[in-house]
Amino acid sequence: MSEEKSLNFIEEIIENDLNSGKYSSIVTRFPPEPNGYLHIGHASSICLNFGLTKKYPGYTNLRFDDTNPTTEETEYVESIKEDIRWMGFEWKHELYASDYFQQLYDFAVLLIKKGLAYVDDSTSEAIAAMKGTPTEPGKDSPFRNRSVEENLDLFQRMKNGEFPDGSRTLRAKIDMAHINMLMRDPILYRIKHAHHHRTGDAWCIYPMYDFAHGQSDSIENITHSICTLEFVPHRELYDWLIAQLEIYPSHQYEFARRNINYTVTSKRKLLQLVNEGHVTGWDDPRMPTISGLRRRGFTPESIRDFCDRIGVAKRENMVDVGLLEFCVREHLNKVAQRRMVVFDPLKVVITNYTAAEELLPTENNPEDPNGGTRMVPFSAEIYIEQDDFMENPPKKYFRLAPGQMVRLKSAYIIRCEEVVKDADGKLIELRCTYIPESKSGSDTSGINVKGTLHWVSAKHAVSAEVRLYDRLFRVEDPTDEEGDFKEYLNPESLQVVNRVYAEPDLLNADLNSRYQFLRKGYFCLDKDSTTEHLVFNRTVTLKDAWAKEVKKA
RNA sequence: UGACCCAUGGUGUAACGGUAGCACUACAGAUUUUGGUUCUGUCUGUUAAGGUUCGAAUCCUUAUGGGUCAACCA
Repeated sequence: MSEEKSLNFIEEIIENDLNSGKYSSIVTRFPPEPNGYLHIGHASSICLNFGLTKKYPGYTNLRFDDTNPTTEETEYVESIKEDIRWMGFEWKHELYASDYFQQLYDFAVLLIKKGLAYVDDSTSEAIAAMKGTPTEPGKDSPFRNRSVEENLDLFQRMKNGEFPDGSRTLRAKIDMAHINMLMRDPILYRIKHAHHHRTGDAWCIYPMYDFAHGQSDSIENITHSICTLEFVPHRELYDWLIAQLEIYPSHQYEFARRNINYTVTSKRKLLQLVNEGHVTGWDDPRMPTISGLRRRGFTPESIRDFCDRIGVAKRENMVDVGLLEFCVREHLNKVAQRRMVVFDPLKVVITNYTAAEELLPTENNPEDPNGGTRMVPFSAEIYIEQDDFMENPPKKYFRLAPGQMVRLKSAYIIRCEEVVKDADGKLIELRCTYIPESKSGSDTSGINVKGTLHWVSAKHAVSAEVRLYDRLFRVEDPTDEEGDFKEYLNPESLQVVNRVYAEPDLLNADLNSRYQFLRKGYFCLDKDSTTEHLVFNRTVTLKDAWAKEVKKA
């Protein structure tokens, strides 16, 4: 216990509550609305809420905030559950705000009986007009002073389906001049003759967020109800309802949502990208959704690490996506199997290599002592990257050039003897010689070369498709720019390389495999892959010091 | 022209009246059969002005800047 990690402000509150004896254990909840897929911003909330009850005694519920039947679907429920589990967390109870519809209705009746709620026949527009503005008070609704009996009767008839959608609402009776707009007789219930994904057609009135969330927290005895900053003004109403209803006092705490640059994390905007075909779906590997990141090859460990590093606070923020990339590189470096794949082939003929072929051992992961080795076929005709040869190289170029030597990873040192071109002067192949004594593991040549290249034996190579991803947007904050955010999509966010040349071991890849294609980046198999047609996604590139050097020049 | 929330390097986050630290980024170097990894070093910060105090990033005041609030969404 010598080195204490500093606490975030929510952990401080919890430790105080635990130390003061206010609670002996805590209960948190993760409350998604099932109207979209979870994204990286939710990951922060998931790590926070579930992480808290891993650290302190207590548990976390999963509660779907399903009070709006017109936007919610079972498909989303399933994806949310899958994503949370994939992130490595398990909830204590799987709950739904809709489980409490009867209880919530009873709460509303109680409020009416206490003279604290009334049925309003005003139209949506009229209510908005009477609401006032942040600087001017609102006006009382003409229906505000109905008798308890009339309200009770009307509310029951609302429930019974006697009135059409939008014709009436149930409102709390607080104060139309309140400085907090949310306290100006907020709507508690509205009529929606809509089919609910769980309760079916049992109800035609549905509670609003403010009349469902806090009450659900209370019913579940949530001790620390954590949400984002935009709900700060709701807290006053949250507390008011709990006080008037005299139910278990849950407490709401707010933290700043995490924003990440070069992407958007708004379900509405993400839905647009999906619906308008800018991406292939919620799990498009370019999407900041958890399912997209998963398909892209991110690991739960790396996402949890990221959430841990960006922390929890109350100030506005814009996290650099570079940190997310750092986290996934750090994890993948430790666990990814190394393989060799040539993207843009240049044929190399080794003129003095007389054997038909041989199998060369190579380590699966130099970072993992228990990673083992595999055999890679070598022969007189191999492919290297076009990039790894230059006829007229600059000073610090360590790769192949006429007369220069380079090591082939896990194989031999070769020297470029001859450059073969076609009639148009286009580079066709390189003719090289190899140094037999330079074989990896038993090198007696005494030759030291600066560069080591990845390669693949031409006749053993298997072909594959590779999908290279870049940031979805060209600008850091698409939401902050002029015009529609979609104008700032990065047209080069996806680059497909139809045919790359891979070492044959890659035929064994499965969806759980994580690879580092040497000197290329981290890759994983895509779900579109078949035995006949391998497809790999690039999760993230490797850091590239040479690219930087080239840029400088 | 109201209320509320917030303000620490380029980014994120610590320091709870007593030496402004950590991570990412950037840069420089060492190592390296991945121009990867690893290691070492360097740069850059308390929004401003007053006040309280022996001492202020921290407490107070004012200003400035940013965010939120006027959906029958959550």
